[in-house]
Amino acid sequence: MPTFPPFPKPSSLEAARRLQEALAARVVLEGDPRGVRFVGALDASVRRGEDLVAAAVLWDLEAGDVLEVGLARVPAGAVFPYVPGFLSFREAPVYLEALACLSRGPDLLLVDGQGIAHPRGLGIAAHLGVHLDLPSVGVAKSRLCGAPQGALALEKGSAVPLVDGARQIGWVYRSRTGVKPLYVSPGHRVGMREALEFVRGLPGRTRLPEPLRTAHLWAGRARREGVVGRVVLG
DNA sequence: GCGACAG
DNA sequence: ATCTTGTCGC
Repeated sequence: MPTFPPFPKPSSLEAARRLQEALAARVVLEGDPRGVRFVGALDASVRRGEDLVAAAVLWDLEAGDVLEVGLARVPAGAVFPYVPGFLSFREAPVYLEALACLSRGPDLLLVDGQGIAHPRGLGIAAHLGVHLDLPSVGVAKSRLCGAPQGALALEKGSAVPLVDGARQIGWVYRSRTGVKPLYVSPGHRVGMREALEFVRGLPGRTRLPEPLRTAHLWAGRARREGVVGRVVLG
């Protein structure tokens, strides 16, 4: 992925909050990912007080497999602390470096975290989408805000709206029968319904869609083995 | 004041 | 997020 805009680092949580509010106003909640071929799946791995490592998996939906993986590392001292509601300021910088390792940019970003299902409408998937002007979808393993509208069936594929008052901000989605649900929300340039359908169509036999599961495995391996750069596969 | 709180 | 072996269940 050739170039990308520098990621601003806020000097305070208040500055970060103002930036989120400004960028949230730019989020576009419409767009259909059908037809997308190259997905960029992002995940990070870190141990308390150590460097933050990330994996950007370039997944080819047509071939149904991973093409290559970008791996990057940011020194512990340069990493923004984890504060609920401000995850993007911690993880987005290393994600951008991991994406820069890829030989080409993806058509859409699939991020481990929230899209617009966020207190100020700018979860990490939405933030990255606006920053790079790319369609993006957030898939989180737990809830940040909002409430399920009704009971979620146990069967795989079932979903209920995730709502904040009368406003829908995402979906509570059961990817496999009996497992804990995922929280899916559109990031940027993707519609609410389309975000769910896109995730439903992703390959995978475990709770997490295969592209994200692959990114998770690579991020962990990269951190433990100290690998950085581009890994070309299929 | 008391919980909740992506990774 | 990570620390961790075996173990219960489909």
